[in-house]
Amino acid sequence: MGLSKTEQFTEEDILIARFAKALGHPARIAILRVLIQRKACICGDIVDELPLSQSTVSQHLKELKEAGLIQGDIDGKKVCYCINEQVWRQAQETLGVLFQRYTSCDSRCC
Amino acid sequence: MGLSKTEQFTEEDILIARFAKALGHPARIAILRVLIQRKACICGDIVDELPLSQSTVSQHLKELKEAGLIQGDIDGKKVCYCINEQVWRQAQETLGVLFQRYTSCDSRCC
DNA sequence: TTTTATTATCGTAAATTTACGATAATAGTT
DNA sequence: AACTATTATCGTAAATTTACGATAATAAAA
Repeated sequence: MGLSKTEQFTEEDILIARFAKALGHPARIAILRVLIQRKACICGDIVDELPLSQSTVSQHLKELKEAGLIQGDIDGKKVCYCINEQVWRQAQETLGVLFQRYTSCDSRCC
Repeated sequence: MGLSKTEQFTEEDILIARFAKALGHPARIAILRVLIQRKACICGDIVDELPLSQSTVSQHLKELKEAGLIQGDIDGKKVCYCINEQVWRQAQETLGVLFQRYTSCDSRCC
């Protein structure tokens, strides 16, 4: 059907999946990389860095914003995006915990 | 169009996105959680733990397998899934590096 | 105020995802 | 050999995603 039965799962799992889903496209990783590299936030010249049209980049920015990972502040004619530090740390934490929860049983299966 | 222009992005970014995408659904997080909790691998009674049909769970398992995060070994009538330790660590590493690359500039934007 | 630049949104098309039931495929069991 | 249990796959439907061009919306500049 296309959308998940989100009600049936843990809040935690839904949150992790939401963060992961936002990271689930190369363009969005590339966008985040640009935002991280410049340390300060930059505006829509992210578009110039990506091999995608302006509208498509805008859509990706929207998804990252909806996941909370970035924020955009209007600065005159332009819009300034940057990592949302707090949410970023939350994503780092929740995903990190998931990964660490697997403490090497012997790699053989069964 | 539905699919990404994967050619245009970094191998690294594509890899990260692939891992993240696989983690981008609560059901798949739940599956991984089951596999982690039991430490050893278990079979399709994952189905009993999830609020989804057998075929749907099978589909999610397939996606996790295609991302390399899990592996499934046939054991007679049943199939035994478990975390693929090596790939798991790789995902942990690549995602971890991305997250750590952001070292708190002052949270204010612009 | 008209123009220009920047960004978001709308409309659209094609591919993918999610979900399920039904059915195959496989391997033990009887 | 027939049956049963387990899992994968097929077929299908609906929602979502990805992508783009075209157009709005906004604000600075001329």
